[in-house]
Amino acid sequence: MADGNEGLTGRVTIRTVAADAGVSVAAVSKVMRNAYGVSDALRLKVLASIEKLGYRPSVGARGMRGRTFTLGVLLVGIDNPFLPGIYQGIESVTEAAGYKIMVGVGAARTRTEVQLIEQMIDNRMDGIILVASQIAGETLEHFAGQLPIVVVGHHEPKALGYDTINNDDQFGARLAVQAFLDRGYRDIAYLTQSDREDDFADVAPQREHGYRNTMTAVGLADRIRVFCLPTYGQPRVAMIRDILLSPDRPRAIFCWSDLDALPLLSEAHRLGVRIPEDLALIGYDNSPMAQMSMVDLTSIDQDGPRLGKLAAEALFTRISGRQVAEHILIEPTLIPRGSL
Amino acid sequence: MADGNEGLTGRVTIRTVAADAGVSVAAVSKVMRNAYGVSDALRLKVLASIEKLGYRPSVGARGMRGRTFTLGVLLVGIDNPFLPGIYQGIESVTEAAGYKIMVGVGAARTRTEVQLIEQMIDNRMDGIILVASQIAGETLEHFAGQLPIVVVGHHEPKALGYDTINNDDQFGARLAVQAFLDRGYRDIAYLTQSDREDDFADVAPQREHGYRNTMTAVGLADRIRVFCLPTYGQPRVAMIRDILLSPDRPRAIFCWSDLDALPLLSEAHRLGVRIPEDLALIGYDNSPMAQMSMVDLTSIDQDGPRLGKLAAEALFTRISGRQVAEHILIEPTLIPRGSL
DNA sequence: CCCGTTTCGTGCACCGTTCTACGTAAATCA
DNA sequence: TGATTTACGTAGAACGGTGCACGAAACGGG
Repeated sequence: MADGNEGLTGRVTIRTVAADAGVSVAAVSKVMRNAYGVSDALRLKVLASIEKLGYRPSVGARGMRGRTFTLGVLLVGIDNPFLPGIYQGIESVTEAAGYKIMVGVGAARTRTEVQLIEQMIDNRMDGIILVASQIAGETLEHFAGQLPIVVVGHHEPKALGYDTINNDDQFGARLAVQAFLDRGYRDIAYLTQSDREDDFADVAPQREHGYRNTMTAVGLADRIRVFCLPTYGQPRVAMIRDILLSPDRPRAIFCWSDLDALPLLSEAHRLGVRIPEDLALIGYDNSPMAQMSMVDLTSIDQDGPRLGKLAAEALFTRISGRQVAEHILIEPTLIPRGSL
Repeated sequence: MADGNEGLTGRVTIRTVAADAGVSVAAVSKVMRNAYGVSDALRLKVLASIEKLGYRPSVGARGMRGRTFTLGVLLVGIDNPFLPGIYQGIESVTEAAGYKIMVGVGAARTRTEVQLIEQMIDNRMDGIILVASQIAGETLEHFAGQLPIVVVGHHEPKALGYDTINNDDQFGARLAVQAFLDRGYRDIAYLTQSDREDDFADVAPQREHGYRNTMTAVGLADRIRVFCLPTYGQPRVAMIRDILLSPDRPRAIFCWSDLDALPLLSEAHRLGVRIPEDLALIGYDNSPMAQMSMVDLTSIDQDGPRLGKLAAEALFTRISGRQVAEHILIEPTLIPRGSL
């Protein structure tokens, strides 16, 4: 009884278990990691003690030498409609593999995001998945030297140190423009967000590029028009109104995200601009709200669950030692609804 | 050069810093925690080395003896409209205090939530905030013995080991019913969610209680009607239709959350049931979508940021040693819009 | 000038794991 | 039967910090 656990705290450690089971600390450790060289008899004894005492290994201590079996997931925000799908996809894979997830919420601020990554490294996560982060490629390359990284929603096809999983945003834009063209619209504008630094790797510029290319390819280069919206603040609504009330309001608008398509739709409704009779609309992300009948917004679907699944799988192969970078692009689809 | 950091790994540890600054390991540790007994000269030297080498302490190692300066936040899900506000409130306080946050996503499954709490304990978080968790009171009491806990969105006013921060859901329900009554509606029903175990501590039953009480108080006990909706699955839409197409459809419905009010609104719109001429509606949480003009949903606002702020503050005082439980209730407000 | 106080800085024993030897007994082979 | 392998279990040194106990200056009062 005076053996093994001399600590006064109630906390049950690997030593408590070892003492209770009458084996060495190393033996318990082996059982926990189901490592090689442990007999069934021993395993049973240890497992019984673990169960009895309710032992749980400390991730911190564990991380000092071995793995933590924990992955970090960095999300842009918490209110973005395309995150739940991706998260679910990630979780489905990691859960099956017995890994835990810790989430960081970046709030779309680069500084916060960097801090969160550092925090995840400090916590010895075995790897991290960055979702729609704004962090520059070189910064990522720097972090990638310290732990496996997979990036979702940020195009960096030349990156060497980390993987990228994306939907083909340029193709998605083409789908949207093409859908407009098929219905006879020609005066098609693009609505994007202006606050984010203008990194071509971001999804919004990618979609803009796809928009411009497609317009040019069909001989409508002179009709190209791009509107910018700030992420927050009062000017947002005012600018939306400007667009809607302008005498040369476009006939159709492709929005970089439902996040901006929905407020646009709302203002249009408020001002009596009919959708799609006066203005046709396509969004991106196919968020749950888009399918509500009073919204009925056509949108591009990225298949978030699949993106998340691929990201998690890539991360695992990287953790297992893969060194060469992998860059996956999947095809988005258009979900037609009443807004065009 | 052969001093201090003999490890081959590039990782810079507290020893690396100590060697570089020409001081003891303990001195560096003191500077990091700005503990007592360190001169300005020493501090400056150490700080310079830390800056130069880019040293970051390992949270895991740190947690083995001292604090981790990290808080865990457990969220029900990622798609719930009332979470962003709360999270933001929490963050505003913790950031100022130099604490980091790790988020766990519970997906509204009790088992997952328990696992996440255990994981946070394993990671030696200094304390945790549970948002709208479904975990039973006694389980919480058990965990509260291991680390400071504050619960938001779960009523447990008798709890001894942890704090609760809530909006007064019964009062919120009263606001809603009263608003209906003021406009002459008398045939008022309540829509709740059925999947969650029927714990009276949950917000939905609290609101139901408030609804029933108010109806009874004004002599409308015989008009009380409660509809239940499953959280997921196809039956949801079918059940919503049943409600809307039933010959004795209520004249007004108070929905436990915008989460269900929105789909209801959508189906109503699809079926040609006019809002509010045929059916008046009030939701809960005042989510961003509620204010869209094509939605225009009256909703109860809980002031998420304030809830989050109070929760974080309570957690800090508890971490600082407070033992006696604190149970705060704030008053929600009704945001009137076109749906009634 | 001596002796109690502070003020600083250091050495060292932890914290709870993993992991690399290494020892021993059983099993296999010649 | 003796020599080798194989299977199992153990000691003990990391890992990267914290915090206590202690010694050495510096201070200051009688």
